[in-house]
Amino acid sequence: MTVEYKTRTQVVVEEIRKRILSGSIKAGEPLRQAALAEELNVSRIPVREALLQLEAEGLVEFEAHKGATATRLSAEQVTELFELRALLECDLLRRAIPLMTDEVFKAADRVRLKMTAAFEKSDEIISWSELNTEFHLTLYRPAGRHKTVELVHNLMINSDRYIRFHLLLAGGVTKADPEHHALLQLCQSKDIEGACQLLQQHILEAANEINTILVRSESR
Amino acid sequence: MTVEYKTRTQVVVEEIRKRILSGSIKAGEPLRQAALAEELNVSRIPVREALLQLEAEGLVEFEAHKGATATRLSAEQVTELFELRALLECDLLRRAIPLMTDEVFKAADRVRLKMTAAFEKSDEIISWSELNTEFHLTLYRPAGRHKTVELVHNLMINSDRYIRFHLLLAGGVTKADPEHHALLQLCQSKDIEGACQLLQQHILEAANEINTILVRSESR
DNA sequence: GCAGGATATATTGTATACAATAAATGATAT
DNA sequence: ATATCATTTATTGTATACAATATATCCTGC
Repeated sequence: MTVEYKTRTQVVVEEIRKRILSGSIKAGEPLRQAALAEELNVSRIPVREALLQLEAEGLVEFEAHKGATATRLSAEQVTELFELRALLECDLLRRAIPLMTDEVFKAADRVRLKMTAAFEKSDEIISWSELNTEFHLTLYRPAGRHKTVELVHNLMINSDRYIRFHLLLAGGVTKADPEHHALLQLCQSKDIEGACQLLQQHILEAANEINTILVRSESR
Repeated sequence: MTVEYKTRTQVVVEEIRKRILSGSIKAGEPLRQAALAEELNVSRIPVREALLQLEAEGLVEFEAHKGATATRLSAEQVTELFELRALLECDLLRRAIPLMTDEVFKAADRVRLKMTAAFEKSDEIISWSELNTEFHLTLYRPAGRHKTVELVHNLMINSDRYIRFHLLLAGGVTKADPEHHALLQLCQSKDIEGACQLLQQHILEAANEINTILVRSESR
């Protein structure tokens, strides 16, 4: 087991990210450096550096002399985010399928099972989300496109806040597992077109349902 | 004219970015915080923050306790970068063409003319590069996909260092202008498929030529 | 009461100082 | 001579202190 020494900045990054994704820090909420620093028992320097990193991830917006806020995306922007994912993930999957080994299928299925287990304990939506991300990434990694995978990973993190709506309000979780199962089957039988089509549909359908929820709440 | 007040960190970001893109800081070169701070007459804090931002841009790699280096990409990674651009830029162009107004064509053509002017003064490769970026972005912006455009912009910045090879060694500039002209024509006649195909070719061909140069220099 | 401006307050931006880590150097034993 | 460990040096990471900016409050005149 590696020692995994972490710098304070990294710890702060993870903590703030967790808070934003879990909704404990809401979109648009200002992130005061001093307050966070005191709460996390560090100076403002690591907090600032963490906020900068989170800005790069897209979770935080930083304005000079005015401070940082948790990013708030419009319904339109969320749609763009998901459509971008659809484009990139389909490209990755297309490239990955011919290179998938049995190990990949096994690993993906293990993650899928963990996911259904996490679903039972209904309070573990966050870990379900993480597993969902891991499931998809497992399928993409064989493409060998390191940078693209990382980019998609980041887009997924940015989607996560909104996916929670989908899971809670539109019953996304119940639909997810059969679709994941089918996706795996298609990958295994090397049906590239079928798999990509299902994946695209999987992503865009979620986007649609999230969009209707967001539009409703925006006009409110 | 806006006052455009800049924070020290921002100034440092721009300076270091310029140095990396111009080649004055070479790929793989370590970036010592103290040295940069002294040279730029600031403390290490804005230098650190600048390096973090540049890491997010992909121009710098940061390793805890070991310091930052200018990113060095393998031939394979450069190929991935350009193929990613091809995918995203074609998608943007496809969405943009139906929404392009006359103003867009005029603006794009103005940029194109500036580009040929910059080409005359052969030492202005950097500004040629900036104009090239601007030309393409002008065509993409009507798509209204703010996030995607920004992402592509970043990918272009990352390509710039390598595009310089293409321009200098493979005569990329002479080919560029006719292709840009043709691209504009196709956009104007709303020939989506033709325009996208030309654009893809435009990007992937550059990628190929850069790749051969890089592979040669890697095996050396 | 309200507009405009001066003052005070909160908050961010940056310099300096110190702590922690990693790399380089040198000493010791085999 | 070489490998191993202790010590030094270089460099990064973080806390504290101060400066600059933006926001809020209060005053003044009308």
